Amino acid sequence: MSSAPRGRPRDADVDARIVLAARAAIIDTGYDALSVEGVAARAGVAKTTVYRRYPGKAELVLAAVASAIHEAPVPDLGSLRLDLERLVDDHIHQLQHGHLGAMVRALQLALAERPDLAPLASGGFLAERKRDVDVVVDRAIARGELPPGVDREMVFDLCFGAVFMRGIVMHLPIARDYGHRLVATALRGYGVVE
Amino acid sequence: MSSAPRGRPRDADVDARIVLAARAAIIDTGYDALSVEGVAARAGVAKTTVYRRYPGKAELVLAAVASAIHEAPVPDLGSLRLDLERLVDDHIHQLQHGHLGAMVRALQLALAERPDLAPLASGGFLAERKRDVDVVVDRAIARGELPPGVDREMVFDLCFGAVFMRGIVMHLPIARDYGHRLVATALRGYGVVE
Amino acid sequence: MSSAPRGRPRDADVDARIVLAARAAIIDTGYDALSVEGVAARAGVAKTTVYRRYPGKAELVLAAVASAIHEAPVPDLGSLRLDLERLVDDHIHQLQHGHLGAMVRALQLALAERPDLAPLASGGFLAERKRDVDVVVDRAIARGELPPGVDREMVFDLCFGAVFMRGIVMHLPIARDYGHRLVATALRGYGVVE
Amino acid sequence: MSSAPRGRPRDADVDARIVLAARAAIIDTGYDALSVEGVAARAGVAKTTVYRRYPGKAELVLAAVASAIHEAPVPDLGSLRLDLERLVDDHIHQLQHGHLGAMVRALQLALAERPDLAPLASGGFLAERKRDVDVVVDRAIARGELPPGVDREMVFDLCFGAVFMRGIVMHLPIARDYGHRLVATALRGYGVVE
DNA sequence: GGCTAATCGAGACGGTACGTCAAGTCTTCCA
DNA sequence: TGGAAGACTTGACGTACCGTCTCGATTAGCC
Repeated sequence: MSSAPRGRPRDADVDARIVLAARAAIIDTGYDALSVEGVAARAGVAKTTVYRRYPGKAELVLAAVASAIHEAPVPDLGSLRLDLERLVDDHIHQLQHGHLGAMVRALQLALAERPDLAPLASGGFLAERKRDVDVVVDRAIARGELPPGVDREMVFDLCFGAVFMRGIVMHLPIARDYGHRLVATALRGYGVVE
Repeated sequence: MSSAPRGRPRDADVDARIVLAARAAIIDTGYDALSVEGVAARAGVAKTTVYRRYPGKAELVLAAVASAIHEAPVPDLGSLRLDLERLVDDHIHQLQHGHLGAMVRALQLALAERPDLAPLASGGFLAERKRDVDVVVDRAIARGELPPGVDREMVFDLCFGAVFMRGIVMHLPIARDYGHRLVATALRGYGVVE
Repeated sequence: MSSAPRGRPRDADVDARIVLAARAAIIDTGYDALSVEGVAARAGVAKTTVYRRYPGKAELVLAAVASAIHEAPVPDLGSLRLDLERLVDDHIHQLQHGHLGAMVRALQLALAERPDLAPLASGGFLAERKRDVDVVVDRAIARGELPPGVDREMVFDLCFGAVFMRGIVMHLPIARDYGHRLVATALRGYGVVE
Repeated sequence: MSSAPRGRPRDADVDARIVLAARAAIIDTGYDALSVEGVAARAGVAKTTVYRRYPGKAELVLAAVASAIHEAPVPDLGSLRLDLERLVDDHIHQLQHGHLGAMVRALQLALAERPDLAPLASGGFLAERKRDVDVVVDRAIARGELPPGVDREMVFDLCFGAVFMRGIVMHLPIARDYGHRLVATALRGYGVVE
């Protein structure tokens, strides 16, 4: 089907080193201070070798961010409230104490430069969270906690949108109980029966 | 107290031309493609003259974005639902059809580069919207639509956060009825009495 | 002595295509703009295949120039003057209107990069001209036009050196009667008896 | 007449350092191995500072070669033969033992890349030698050594052309008595009366 | 009215990174 | 083994801005 692979095949180890170097660079220098030149050096690889794989900085960063997604088990704590609280709190925690903040910020900047790559990015970590939310929502409906006709898009958007705005867009601090208050308000909005 | 201004005073016209040029640059080239050098040229001003006013690109952009805030009358349509719908819909409209999208994106990027400037930015257009929301919330409490102990921070965060996430962070399209659905869900969350 | 040829024999057609491609490249792009990569592409051959035959660009070009030498009959017009005029005029003509100019220039550049290859090149087209001159000089001596003790090296150097300097080194124009004036002066220098 | 000098004036010391660095580079690495980047580094100057002065490598080298011309007193030894011998011998000596060889070779290469710069170069050291020759020729005519109608262009071309061909184009050795034999033959060609 | 001081335009300067090109070597598959 | 394809390292290309600097020419207030 696809043509036979001709010529010297790409070195998988090189692939890995580039992505790792990019990730490290994002975490400790940020998107703007990151340069293709620097990533290449950090990866111990020639600049051209990076450009052969990624047309530019934006694509490189997108790939690095995508590679940083780590699977987390979807919580199943018995009630929608507990599940959502767990998801939101984890998210806030990773934004503030893990590397997720740096990654999301980098993603944003890359998309700001290259809006055309947005579809490529949507399939990434955001979709992951959306899927998690969908799972816990389905279980809640099955348990009768949520009315079947609930506006599913909103469940995700309300809970995560507010966190994004404060944490990412506006660089505002997020209080310790913020997640719980957020979920409490949103649940009432969905008409949760408890 | 402050010493008398010695030497040649700054040219106010130059101030204006720089900010206008920066705004125009943000709108039609975006933050990353914007250069201090380019803004200076566009303003018909020497590079030094820009640097004398703003230490760098981030500060220049922040000033330009701040200058783009336009006062809008706070809606007073008789019910919290109508007022919030108006605020949210206006916001969505400006994000998608006006220059607000470009401005917010630029703001974001400037803050991503220079998180230390965040407080400086919070006083800007975001605070403006927050104040608008507070006004309509106060009226709703006075009318008895909202319980007095409502989580006020959430009113703003829920309604605008979701819009930010979709429109700015993720570059996703926003459906025509999105604002109404958003407000409907949120209002239930606040325990609105209708 | 030499080991029996093992493995797949070299393709003679490939040899030819490479040299032709190199010659074409010299003529229409010049030495500096010529790249091994480009020659390989032009010849429809892999870069490796070129490198297997020639260690580098200089050697490739030398081979191409050498292959461009074309045998011309030595003139025999009855007098040294006429013979030399013919040789010099032909040379000037080829330098200016044929591809010889490009070839000599490429040769020069290759030697400038790799002076160690000079002996390899001397055996080339220069020797060819030198031999031509020697033939007409011998005939002139036999005819009694030239004294037997004439400084033979000078015959060639004077007539061709001046042309080289103007045409190749200095890129100066060469007047139509330049060759005749040159030969006239030189002949007197040799003590020609007419 | 000329417009007033605006902006910060160029640093003359920088001018000098660049030219000196280029000259040094020509002498010890040759034209091809010379890079604008390297010259900038050697001069302790930013790459852009070089490019601000010279559009490219060819122009830089031309300027460096031009700056290497050193005034030498025109010989006046009493006879055309002695004067020409002195000029030619000096030239040969500088080609072989001084830096002139490297300079001329670099000049050649620069012109091969950029033939359009030829006029710019002709004004250089070549013109200098031509002028020297003209001076000694004038004196010879005044003394009655040369007929007034001598082909002046040939005096220079014959004597120096042969040297160029052997020394520069063909990288051939030049015998110790080569200059004398050359001048002897040429002088007869000019119809010198002794 | 001259002095002092800052503004403004212009552009040089040392840097950093850009994205591209070619050099020459190496690795893999196919014939 | 020869040949085609292409990955890989290396190094330079010429360009764009960065933020700092040094000029000359204005343009004020103050003595």
